Amino acid sequence: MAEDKETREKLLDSAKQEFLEKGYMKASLRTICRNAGVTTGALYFFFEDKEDLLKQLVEEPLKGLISRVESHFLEEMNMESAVISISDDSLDIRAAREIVYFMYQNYDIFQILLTKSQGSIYEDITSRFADGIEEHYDKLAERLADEFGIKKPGHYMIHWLSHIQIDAFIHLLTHEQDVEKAARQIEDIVVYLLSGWNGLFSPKR
Amino acid sequence: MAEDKETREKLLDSAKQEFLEKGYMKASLRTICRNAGVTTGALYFFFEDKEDLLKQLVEEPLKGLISRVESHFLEEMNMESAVISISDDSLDIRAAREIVYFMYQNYDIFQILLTKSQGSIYEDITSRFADGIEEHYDKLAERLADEFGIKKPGHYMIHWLSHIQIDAFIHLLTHEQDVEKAARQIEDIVVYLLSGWNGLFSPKR
Amino acid sequence: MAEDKETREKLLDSAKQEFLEKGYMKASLRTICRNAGVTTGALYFFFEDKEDLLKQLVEEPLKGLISRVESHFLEEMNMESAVISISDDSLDIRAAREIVYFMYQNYDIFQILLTKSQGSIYEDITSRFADGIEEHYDKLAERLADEFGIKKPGHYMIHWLSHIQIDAFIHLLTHEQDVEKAARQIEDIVVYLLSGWNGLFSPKR
Amino acid sequence: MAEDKETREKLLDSAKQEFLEKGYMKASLRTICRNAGVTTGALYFFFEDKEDLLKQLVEEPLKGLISRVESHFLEEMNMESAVISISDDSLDIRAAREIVYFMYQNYDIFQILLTKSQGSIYEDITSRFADGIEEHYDKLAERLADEFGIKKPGHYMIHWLSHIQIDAFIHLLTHEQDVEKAARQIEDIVVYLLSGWNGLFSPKR
DNA sequence: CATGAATGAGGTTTCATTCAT
DNA sequence: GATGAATGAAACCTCATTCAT
Repeated sequence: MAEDKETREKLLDSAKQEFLEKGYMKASLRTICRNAGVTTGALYFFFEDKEDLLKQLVEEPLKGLISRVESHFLEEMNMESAVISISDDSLDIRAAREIVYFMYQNYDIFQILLTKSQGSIYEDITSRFADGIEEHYDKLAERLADEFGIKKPGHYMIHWLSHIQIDAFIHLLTHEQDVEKAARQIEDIVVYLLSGWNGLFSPKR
Repeated sequence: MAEDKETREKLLDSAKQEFLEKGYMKASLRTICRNAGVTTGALYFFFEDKEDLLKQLVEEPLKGLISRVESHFLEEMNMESAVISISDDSLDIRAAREIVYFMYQNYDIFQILLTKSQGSIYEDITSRFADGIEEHYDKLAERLADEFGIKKPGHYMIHWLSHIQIDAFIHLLTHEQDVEKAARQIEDIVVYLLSGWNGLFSPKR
Repeated sequence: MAEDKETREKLLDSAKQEFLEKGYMKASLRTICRNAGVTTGALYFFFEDKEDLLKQLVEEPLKGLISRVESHFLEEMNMESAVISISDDSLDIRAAREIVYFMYQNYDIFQILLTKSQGSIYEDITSRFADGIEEHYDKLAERLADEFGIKKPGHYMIHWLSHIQIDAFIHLLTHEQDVEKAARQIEDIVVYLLSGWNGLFSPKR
Repeated sequence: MAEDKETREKLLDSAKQEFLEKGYMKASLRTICRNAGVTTGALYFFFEDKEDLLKQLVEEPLKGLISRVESHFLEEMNMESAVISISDDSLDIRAAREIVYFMYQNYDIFQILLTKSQGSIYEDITSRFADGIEEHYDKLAERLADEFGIKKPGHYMIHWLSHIQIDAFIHLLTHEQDVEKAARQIEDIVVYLLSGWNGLFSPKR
């Protein structure tokens, strides 16, 4: 651990490590401080408490992710047709790839956020995310249902679809360490998801 | 809490409640014992430790689930063609419904197992399950690829598909309390998943 | 410290010592446990927390004091005349002596309760006591005012008189260690207070 | 909080507030500094430590009180007769009123000093005051005993009388916020106390 | 079978204080 | 004069576990 780094930075690094290893709940502030080569009191100079430590650790990447997702949704809503084409450089695939790249730039952070945050305020970040996405897909589904004169899929279905979309990213993060491979995988997944999505609006079934 | 129940039973009941409320990690053995109207020592007569308590609590339902899944897989492997037809009473839909019913009979247990077990040996039961399922789908994919003369989907894809299949059940459990509704939802989901699955083996894409 | 005493007793003894020395707030549970020759956990087996420790320590003597005071008030209210005679074995002097003896039997406890309880739920026990006593003196004053056709002393005056009465006992406890001497002193004080009290109801002033 | 006030002043103000709210012991220097808009280091430039902060805060008012009390005593000792007359503008009543006014001019400070100083060097200021006053009353008692050819009241009695005299002021401060009302109350109290005092030297009892 | 007592390590947090800059 | 960082000890409390009875 670099000796000349500033304490706050050292603490954040050490916290990242500890959260990653033990999860938020089992993570010990004492251990975090010890590994950072700093006393307990120092931690409480920079952070209000354990929760705040996690908050400050994930804050920026989380915001980055949210803004990327939102801007993608905006783009999607401004398309003429709600039908989503499936091609290698479709909007969705590009967006998915961008998000993957971003997540892998903050690999550890998102690992923590998405799989090690039980017991913290982020413990249901996945659900909260899903709720946000669901709203978007609900609107999209409405438009599509109109375009094709077909009944909208049920709420539950849309909620679930939102969920597996997020799970797709989580799964990637936990099973594929290489960014490039991950980016390739996400393409297949998006295609799979889009086919299913479009299938929901095909005339007969 | 029935006074004449045996201690072991009372402890298991109390543990179920506590694990459900606080999750495995935050669950307090003291609280479990207190709510069971029993002292700490009693717990340690029936159970080796905290982990063993959880183990014994989920053991049976878990075995039940596994055996049901396995027997379904066996059935599926014995079909003549690996192509899975999508109809209301298709093998898969019937199996899915059966599993849903079984899970809802042990609602609390599976809730704990699938969403409240972080920190215990079951914390990645989902992944372990997925690994088991993956094996099956891998074989299935091989057969399908042969039948259609098409390249098998990649390992990652198959793994992911296994995962979302499990996630589908988890999602159900956490978002739909009513069995009958859940059974109906799972049908739509299976259809969705099967379409996607079959799509992977359609000639061109 | 007797080795064969039971832990709870040893803890209470040690706590008494520590509270007496440092006051409730500065008292350290660690120190209490150490001096009792017991680990921290043991304390929490018998007591819920620091507050409960104090509570259990003072509970009985406090109840004893309250019941003695109340039964004295009852006696006083059942007298024919509200005029209080001042003689060596008057009701009040006997009551005061009884209370002194009782307090000195639990010398340390009342010392803690009355002068070392800042920061605890007993920190304004004096005021609470005064409020109770005030009620009694208010009734008494009403009767006296009627008897003599004189205006009742103001609320503030009665409240203050209640206060100094309690302070008298506190003062005793903190300045006179010998019971017998204390019992003698309280007599003079009661005489002094009663003269003042009676003076409030004398025709002209 | 005035921005242009000097740091020392701001700290003293903030400390006053904090001591008043939480008492000396529970008062947090961090909070004091934060509320003063100043860092910890600044505090330690002006004050040696927590104790010194309190000391400097109460210094002046305390001196003011002491000098007023002392000059009153001097006056009293220079009277021809040691008998204290009880009239509306008697020496004692005027002195008591003056002291009340002075204390209410520094209301917060005396509140702290007399009721919130446990844990500090002033925690037994009351007793120390009483000791000072006692000395005076002892002399007075001697003169009176001589004048009337009566035995002096015991030391304990004189000490206690000194105490309740101080307690009278404390009680005022904690139960009556309005100066004018307080000034009126103190008159009644002084009368009460003086009657008692004089009573101690009346021939028979 | 079960109790009740006790362990001991560890948890998060707060605090007054110091000191280089 | 004042900042901001850091110390280090101690605070209360909780926990899973053990064991004599």
